[in-house]
Amino acid sequence: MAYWLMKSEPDVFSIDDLKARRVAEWDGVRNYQVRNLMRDDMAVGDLAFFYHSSCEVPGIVGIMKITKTGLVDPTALDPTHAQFDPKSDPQNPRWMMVEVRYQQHLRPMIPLERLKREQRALGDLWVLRPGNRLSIVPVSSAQWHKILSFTP
DNA sequence: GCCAACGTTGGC
DNA sequence: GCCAACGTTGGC
Repeated sequence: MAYWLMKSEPDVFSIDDLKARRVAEWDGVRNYQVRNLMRDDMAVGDLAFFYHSSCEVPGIVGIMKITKTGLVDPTALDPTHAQFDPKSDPQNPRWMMVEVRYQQHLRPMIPLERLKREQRALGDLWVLRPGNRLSIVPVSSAQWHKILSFTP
């Protein structure tokens, strides 16, 4: 089983939105590295941190589980959708998504600032790499458990 | 709103 | 295949 960290802007889709809906499709990914991670490396049953980005206090706010993989992202094929990609062939869709299910909030949340402070203990955490802009990044088992130990 | 760090695009 | 211009991400 693998672990992940998945970013979302809370103004767009927050952990509270996910809790209210229980499951959600992680659509809108338009980055090939991230698509390849979802397509090739994610598996049903994997766990992921829900990370709030571009907000007042960025950081990890909860946990979700991957419940479906290999789904075609319909927003890429819908000309009326903001995320429409005219270059995606409906016969051979290039953008994929996964389905996630809410597991729990982490209270208190674990701010990015805390992760930075714990960098020595965490080692090479992808989300702390300078210039990292991938919206989904892998987390090692050791890092996952270390981060969980930061919250009661 | 600024800016650094990328990824993507398109002319050549 | 190079590379400049442009767009996006995301912390601050």
